[in-house]
Amino acid sequence: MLDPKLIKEKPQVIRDMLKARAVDFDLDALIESDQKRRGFILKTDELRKKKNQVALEISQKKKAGEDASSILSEMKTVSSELSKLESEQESVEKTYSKLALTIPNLVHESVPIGVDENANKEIKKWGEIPSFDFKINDHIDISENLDLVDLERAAKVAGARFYYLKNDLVRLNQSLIHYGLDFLAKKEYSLVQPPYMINHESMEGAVIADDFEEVIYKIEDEDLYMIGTSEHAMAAMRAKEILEGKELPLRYAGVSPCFRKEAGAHGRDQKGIFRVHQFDKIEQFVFTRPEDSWKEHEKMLAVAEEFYQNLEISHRVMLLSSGDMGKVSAKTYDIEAWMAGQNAYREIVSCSNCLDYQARRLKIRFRDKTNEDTQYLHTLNSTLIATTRVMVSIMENFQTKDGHIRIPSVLQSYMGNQKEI
RNA sequence: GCCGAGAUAGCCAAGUAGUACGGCGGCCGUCUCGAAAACGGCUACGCGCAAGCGUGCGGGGGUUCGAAUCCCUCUCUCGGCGCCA
Repeated sequence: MLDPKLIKEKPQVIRDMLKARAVDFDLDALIESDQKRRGFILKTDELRKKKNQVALEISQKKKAGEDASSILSEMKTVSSELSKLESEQESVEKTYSKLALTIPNLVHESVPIGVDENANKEIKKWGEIPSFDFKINDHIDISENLDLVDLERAAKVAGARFYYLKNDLVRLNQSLIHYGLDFLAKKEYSLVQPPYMINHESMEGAVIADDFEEVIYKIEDEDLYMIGTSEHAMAAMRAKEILEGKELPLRYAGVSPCFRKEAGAHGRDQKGIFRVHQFDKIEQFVFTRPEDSWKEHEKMLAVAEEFYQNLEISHRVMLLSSGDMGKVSAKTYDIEAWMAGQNAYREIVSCSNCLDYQARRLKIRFRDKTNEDTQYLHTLNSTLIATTRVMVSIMENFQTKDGHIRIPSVLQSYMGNQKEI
């Protein structure tokens, strides 16, 4: 959600944003319904004032033992007028909030303008692209040869884009999570394992309506949705709270499985475990003062970069273009890891500053002193590790001539000093 | 799942139909070299430059001229019983 004052006072800023994102949005309808809404607030408030006055009069007359029947009928009229006005107001509010909840976030000035990923900007590169003196396999062949993944039976049991992890890949998955948590704990993140299902109100705080259809699974007959990432549950964790300024920034490491419909991804990355309905992830989630959020954004990116350097995974950092970014983010960096089997860099991390957009939806505010006005804080999120994608990169980049996989040295102690799969 | 008791502001808490009692904590001020104590003000949210007005007693609905208060319903918490990894 955007600041209604900004929409009212500087609509051109919003129009520029919509153009940069190449998003169709009826801004005039939003502005009009906001005006209508404000008008109704004034009208109903005025009528309520009258109602309160009459109620007071009645109470005084009754206490004095006087006859109040003539004012009683006046009260009746005021009450019925009010309830009529209130129901009109309700429908205006509904229209307004529906629009207000679908307008995308602002775009930061440093974001390259463009319609899709072709306008993304490479910021930096780390590590050599691995070269091989033998014919290499992709992660699907490797995992089949070493009996690490069973896709066929997963398809039988659950459907496409599911998998059974097997043997040492199960251990590698656990090692990555364990190492990732230790890594963030050392940097003084609070570790959190959130609910894997959350209610509609919470989900709506973190996610835009369209994404509900495209990515989020709903539990039948329950007000529950499977989280697409722990970001959803982490953002909602502090909903409707007023935090103390001195608590900020709050840095959380959320660890959870993630569940995604992948509804719009027909045919893309169809085989293997690169794009799946379920995977484990550690997420960085930060609540911060507005003035610190850009600094925190760079910091989160740096944390993720360090992590992949430690894992010896060659990667590059991309600054996403206005058209490629998610709607809740004002600026997003992706880290793309080299995947030798695909001979390409592929996304493994997405690091976003959402400004006060989620905080407004979730009503998360802070203040330094008790009688100060409250302020919306800023939220940021970044992947630390989505295990399946990193395992693809490890399998493909670290494959050996004799068909095995070298385990990155930082992970070996987590795997009983095993050096190879 | 069943039975019982609850949910009021940051915390505690009074209030069984007629303007939300009071306490603690916090913030600001007076006093002081400074602090403590004492005293005064402020301390949920919305609209408004402000004066002010409105909303708010777990959520939703109903009864009533009028609901924190009566009724229905849902959620959550606590206690007891049952079931369960």
